Amino acid sequence: MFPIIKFRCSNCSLRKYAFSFSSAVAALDSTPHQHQQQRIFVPGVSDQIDRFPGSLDPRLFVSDLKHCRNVSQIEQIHGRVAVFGMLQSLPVANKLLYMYARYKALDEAFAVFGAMGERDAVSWSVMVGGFAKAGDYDNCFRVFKVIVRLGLPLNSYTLPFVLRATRITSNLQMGRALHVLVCKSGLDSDRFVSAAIVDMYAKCGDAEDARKVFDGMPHRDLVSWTVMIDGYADCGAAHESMLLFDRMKEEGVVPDKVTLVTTAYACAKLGAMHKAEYVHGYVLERKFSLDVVLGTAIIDMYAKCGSVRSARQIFDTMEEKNVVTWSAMMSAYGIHGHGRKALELFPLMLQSGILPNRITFVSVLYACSHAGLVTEGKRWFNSMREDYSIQPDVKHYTCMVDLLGRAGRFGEALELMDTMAVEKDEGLWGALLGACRIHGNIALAEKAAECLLELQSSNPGYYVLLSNIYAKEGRWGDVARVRDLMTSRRLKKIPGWTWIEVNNRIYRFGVGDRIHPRSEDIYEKLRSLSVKLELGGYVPDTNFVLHDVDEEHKIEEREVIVRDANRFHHFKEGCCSCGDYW
DNA sequence: GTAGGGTTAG
Repeated sequence: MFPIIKFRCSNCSLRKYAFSFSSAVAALDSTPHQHQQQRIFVPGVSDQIDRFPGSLDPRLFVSDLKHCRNVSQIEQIHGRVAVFGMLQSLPVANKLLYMYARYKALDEAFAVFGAMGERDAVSWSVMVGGFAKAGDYDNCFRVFKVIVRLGLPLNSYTLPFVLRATRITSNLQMGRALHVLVCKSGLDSDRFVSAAIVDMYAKCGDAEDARKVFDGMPHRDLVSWTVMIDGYADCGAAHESMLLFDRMKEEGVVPDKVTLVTTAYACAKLGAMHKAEYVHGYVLERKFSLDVVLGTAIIDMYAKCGSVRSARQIFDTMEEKNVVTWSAMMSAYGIHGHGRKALELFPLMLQSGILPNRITFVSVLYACSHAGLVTEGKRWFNSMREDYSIQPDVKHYTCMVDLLGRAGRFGEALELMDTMAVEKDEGLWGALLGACRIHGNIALAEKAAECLLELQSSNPGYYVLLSNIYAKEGRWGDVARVRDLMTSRRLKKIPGWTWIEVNNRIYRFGVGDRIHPRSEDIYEKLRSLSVKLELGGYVPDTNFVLHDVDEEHKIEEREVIVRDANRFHHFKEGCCSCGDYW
């Protein structure tokens, strides 16, 4: 006899075999409870079914489908299912749909779906979910609209997929409409549905509505907390993420790895070192193993909070590293201006059997540009195409224009831009404009600015940059023109804020503000530093504010770590790690 | 017996 079902205990060596479905159920029931029972249906068993006339059971086909690992295997079982008339069984037909969708054979899934005489809620959900998971959001919406048009009851399995689709396509309007639908159908009390709504609002940039839904949830589970923490971080409110992390723990919800990854991500966005140590401390305290995702998140967190050394320590202790881990570490060196160290990692990555991807090369080229490694940057740019068959996208070109532009090699930068086959975006023109500002290349700045303004950018930073370039030349008419353009496009200059962490507290200040109770003392200290600087023979260059800091700390003999909008600067003994390549 | 959520690098 050929056993059709096996049982295995995952804790001990117990094995049992059954030769028919009914005896299998009996065997399972007689297994002592302390054993971890695992049912294993022998793959291919439905093929043997004619040898067991009494055991034609839909469950055998379901289990066979479950074991399929590719589309051709599914097609094979599909054939048998058809031969035995098992498509009449909804569980079998639904499982078939699900498996086709799972292995992205959406056409096949659709064909089965169309041929089914009877469809239940599961059939519809599987189609909606299948399209959503495959990234085919148009079809996902299409199927959902049919459900609504047919007046079928909405359920809590379908809606999260549709919400996910609106979230990824950033379709806030559709999201709001779905929210109304959810409330009408009374599904807003379902934790899957409501967490999906929170996620949808946050990922569409509406943190406020996300929080409202979150606060109104009757049952907040770990996932909903995680979604809200992540949502705040994505909306640029990482401070709220950290507050929420604490509140979650206060309410007795225990974070898992995913929550910690998300919190680390939020902390990276916040850039506060003591918070980074707090998150890492929690990971150590709760003895979470540093798997590849959590470890990588912590590397990035430490790097973005200012400690490339801690990032490297984590990197070195990680057993498993993937391409994201290596790219994160290279990026860490890049943002700290340690270009050579980033490049040193590349051959080590190859040695460990990991191949680079397009993002790895963004990290590599970024590292080159911020360390002024022109020759190396050009070499890697060629290598990515020739040795790894990765075609550069606009981000790679931006790094190259940045690299060449900072080095004042405008001819080469323009030549590269002329030959590029991908569409130029505002980031690329912005990089060129930034380089023009550094080298005072007004003619080229005008050209870059023209293209930039044509793209109707909503980033006020570019307008301000251009206006400053004109102002420096005394071209006040042009300054006014750019400012008018900003007004007509309803853009406002975002005020510059600086954060400083002193004794575990974060202080925020803007130009000339006097909010701090000891602001008199602070300004007095600044005045005395200015005097010291002047005595030291320093003449500040008002276009390049960071040079002030450079000299300042030579006077104070301290190591200063400063983060600007892009990267970190380590000032030590009068020099900056960026080598003035910022 | 068939369908479900949150996570890392630019």
